[in-house]
Amino acid sequence: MNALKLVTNEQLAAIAKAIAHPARIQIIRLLLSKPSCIGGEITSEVGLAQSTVSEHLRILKAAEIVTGEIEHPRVCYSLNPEQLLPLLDLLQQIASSQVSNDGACCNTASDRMICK
Amino acid sequence: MNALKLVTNEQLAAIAKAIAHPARIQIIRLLLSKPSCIGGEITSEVGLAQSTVSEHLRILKAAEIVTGEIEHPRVCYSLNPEQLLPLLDLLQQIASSQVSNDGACCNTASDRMICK
DNA sequence: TTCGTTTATCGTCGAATAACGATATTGGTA
DNA sequence: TACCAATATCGTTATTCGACGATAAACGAA
Repeated sequence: MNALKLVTNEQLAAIAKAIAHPARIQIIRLLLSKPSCIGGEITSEVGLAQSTVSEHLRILKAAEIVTGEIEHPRVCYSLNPEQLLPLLDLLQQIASSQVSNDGACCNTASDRMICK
Repeated sequence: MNALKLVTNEQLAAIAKAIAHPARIQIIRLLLSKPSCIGGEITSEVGLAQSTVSEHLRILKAAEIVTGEIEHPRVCYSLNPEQLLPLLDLLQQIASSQVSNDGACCNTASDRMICK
């Protein structure tokens, strides 16, 4: 039921990397908070130089986490949630896993051969 | 109900950054696939130099995504799912959001003032 | 056609990342 | 105490990242 196995470590790392910057998280949250897509508001909101914000947007677009539709001088950006699903799957899997080591490591008999 | 607002962009980015590498994804998946914690198996499994893997483990431990319990010469690593919850929250929020732009950008009347 | 506004790209620089081998550290065992 | 195995740290090197200002590109409007 879960397609996670088919996703490579590289792909998952690439998704994580694309969002692994405060400015890009901010952009994502911005797009999440507005029902509409925003044009160059992002630049002023983020507070970095226009070229820097453009570069962050380029990274998000390259990862297909964000899409941009040109509307003459402006560009309307929107989130593309599908692209984040593989990472979401992994995190859900981790969160739902009973890690079975509440402070006690390798205490079950079957694990002894490995860890002790 | 959602503590996401209290999490800074920096914190979310730091979590993403900690897992933003194929080797670290691999380690996480390895820890997820084994009910027990593993010692230096990780090193051989990842296929990089011991010092490199140790560095990746250090990064994961620094981000508190992984914990290590020393067991004599070896160290038993385990996942710490709680640390990933803020990022999971964000991704869930994105996934559940109706992005309301199925190809048509800024077409609702209230958004026109912004995007066109 | 020329102008003005918005976004993208370029070039540069300093800082951070990732990899490695070599070495240090740790702590049980002989 | 001296040794051994596993892990951590150090020092180096090449690459990538992130930021900026300057400039280019796109395109509607005048």
